[in-house]
Amino acid sequence: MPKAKYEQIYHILKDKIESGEYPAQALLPGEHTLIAELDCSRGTLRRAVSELVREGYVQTMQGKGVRNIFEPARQATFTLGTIETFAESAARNHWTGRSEVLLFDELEADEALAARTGFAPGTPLYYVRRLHYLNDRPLIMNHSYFRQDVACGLTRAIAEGSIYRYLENELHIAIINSKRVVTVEKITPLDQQYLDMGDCNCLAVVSSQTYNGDGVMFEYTQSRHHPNFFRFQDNAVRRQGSRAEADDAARGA
Amino acid sequence: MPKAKYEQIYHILKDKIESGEYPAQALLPGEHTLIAELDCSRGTLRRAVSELVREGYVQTMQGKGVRNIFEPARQATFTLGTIETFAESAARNHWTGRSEVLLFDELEADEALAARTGFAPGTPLYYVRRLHYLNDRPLIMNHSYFRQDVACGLTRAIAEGSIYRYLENELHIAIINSKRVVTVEKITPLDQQYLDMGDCNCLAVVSSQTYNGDGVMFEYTQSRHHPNFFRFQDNAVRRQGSRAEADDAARGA
DNA sequence: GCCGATTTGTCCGTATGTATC
DNA sequence: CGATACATACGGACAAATCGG
Repeated sequence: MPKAKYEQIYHILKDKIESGEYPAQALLPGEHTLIAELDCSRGTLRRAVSELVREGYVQTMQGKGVRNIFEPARQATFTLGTIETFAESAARNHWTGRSEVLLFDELEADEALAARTGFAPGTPLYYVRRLHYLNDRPLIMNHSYFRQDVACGLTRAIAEGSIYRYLENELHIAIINSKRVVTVEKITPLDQQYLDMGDCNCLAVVSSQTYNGDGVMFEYTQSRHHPNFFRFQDNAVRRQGSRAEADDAARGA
Repeated sequence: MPKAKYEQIYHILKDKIESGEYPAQALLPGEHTLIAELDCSRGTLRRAVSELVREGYVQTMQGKGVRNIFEPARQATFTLGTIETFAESAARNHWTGRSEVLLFDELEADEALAARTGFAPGTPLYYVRRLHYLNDRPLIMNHSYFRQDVACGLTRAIAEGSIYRYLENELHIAIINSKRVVTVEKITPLDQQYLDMGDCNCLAVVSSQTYNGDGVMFEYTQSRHHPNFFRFQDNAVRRQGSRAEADDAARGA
């Protein structure tokens, strides 16, 4: 249970929407009503609502109200606003997942690697290559690079378990944010060798750069997903002052 | 120029960050300093900063400050937080784009189409199939369905131009938000026939449901992109109370 | 077409909590 | 411990959009 009041109110509203307490396509009670019901300030309520807007649960319209546009069949089954990950897919489908460390190494970033990852050339790194199984099918391969001066003491044994638990609980590294890019790439011989690709010759690639509390990008991971086990959800909200031309562009038209 | 003050301040800070006025990896001036400089309230400044956090320009840390984590090479070339679209790709690479309407039709949603799009079975729809060229290479195919009772009067001639300009300027429809899902799919014979796929047998698919001001989902579009011309950027921000386990999950570990 | 009631959007000032150093 | 910085919460005021009479 989150302690921040706006998070509590966000969850209360979200639950009411998901449970059907507010009729679909209808307007929610007005702000002052909700403020009285939930016993909070206007700013707190508005912060909770804005999060629901971002997630595509409601839409707000000045002068009209807040409309419930939640769709159970399409939204209830998975988390909004993030890439559906290995663990989430597994949990949602009641599947069993396991991981395997294929390679653990120490190396220095050469020019090519530096350009791809964003590390400075010559940076000492750990390299971890991991394979993730879903129901015993190898479907995701991760290539991770960690700065040795931040993730110091990382070993293959740790990588067999949870690297992030080690970084946070043992080294007390604060993980702040992670920049990610999703692309689609042709498979490589390495993908071919390890992943159960069937007759697909492309896969979904998530490249992420992770930062600690000192602003240091200490991790670069490239996660290569079988197409059938990749899904990304998003909700684009229209900006107040935009025009039709901008919308055409924003939709690829 | 946006009229809202928090948007102005957001752009001022963004420009200063992009132009290198604030040193990379360093902390920005404290809130009270910026408030004095920019002549605004604390809430207004914080709203601007929170947007920069969402876009991966800065990271905030309670008790420490706001750190600049902008990376010119990786962020300056394209817009953050959205799918890089046809028009954006074209503009960024100084390429020429054109579109072609392959098919314009009126139909009713059958069970299969209803399940895929989210329209109720039996809903009268317009169907528009469009092909987008980049430098004379056909790279994106769009399948769009519009509710006839909302987008009434849509014709093939309008679709040859800008559908959204018609919806907004002629019909005065308010476009509020758009739920999108990104997946990777095998190519179909239709893709094969029209798109310049080379030896790729998969493509990036963006499915979007667009809502108007009455909360009506009036458009469903499936946009099928050549892998080489698709890119999605995102920034995952850590929630205050989360743990290592959650992070592992959020990163697919 | 105008006017007033309602509703959301923006902005401000202030007080208090909490993490860091 | 105190000083500093960000995080949360509140209440008030006005602006802007919508809708009905």
